[in-house]
Amino acid sequence: MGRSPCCEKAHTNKGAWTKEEDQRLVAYIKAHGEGCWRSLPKAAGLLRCGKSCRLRWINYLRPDLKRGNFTEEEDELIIRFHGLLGNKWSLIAGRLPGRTDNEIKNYWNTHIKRKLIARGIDPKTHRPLGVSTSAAAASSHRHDHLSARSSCSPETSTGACHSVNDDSASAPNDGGIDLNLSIGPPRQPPSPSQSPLPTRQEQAEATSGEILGHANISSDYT
DNA sequence: AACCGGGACAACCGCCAGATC
DNA sequence: CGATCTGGCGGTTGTCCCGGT
Repeated sequence: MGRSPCCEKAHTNKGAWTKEEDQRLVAYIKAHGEGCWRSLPKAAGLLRCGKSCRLRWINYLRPDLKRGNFTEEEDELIIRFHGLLGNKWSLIAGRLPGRTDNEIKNYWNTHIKRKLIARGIDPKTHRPLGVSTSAAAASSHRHDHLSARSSCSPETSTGACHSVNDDSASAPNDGGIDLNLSIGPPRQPPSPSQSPLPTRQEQAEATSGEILGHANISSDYT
């Protein structure tokens, strides 16, 4: 049976955030910093789940967010990183300053998928369409999210549907993706020096760093 | 002018892994 | 050392908006 819910849903708001809620959240974080998300809603006077507050802050209220349209350069970077990392949106976002994983994920599903298909590239495998399992990917619609889940079968339900190593090892990259990336080092997490042991994120970053290193990446992207 | 379908995006859900007790 | 808690991630859904008919 699982875990208890992260919050008491009966007493929390859901749906779109109001301006007042945004203001409360921003004011609280400005005053106290990002702390315990679980207790934050109560402390800030918000009838929201802590996870919801975190998401709202990370994706929309953080002051360093870029927002606005993606540039062509960002498009290409996302495509290349996706070819290397698979659906590791947080890792991809970590290399695009001012962009969030959610934003990139949405952008991928709505824009880039179709762009790749138009180019004749399978957005899932980054191979030319028609070479491998292109049929499912050919339909760039909401329902191919569902079919995409087939890469995450229950038998392999580790949550890591796209193992980074598997993804790179199975080399989706040779299907027309130029791997000569020009990027800089990944963004540092807010307080990296405080944890002596690598976090999951840091380990993943390191792994991706290896991959990117193998891909002959220069570091002139800032 | 009204209706419909698709696109775009914000937000939620469930799961996982690390941290803490 | 196991159980529980918490933060984070990726997938999915809900809803609004816009263009076409």
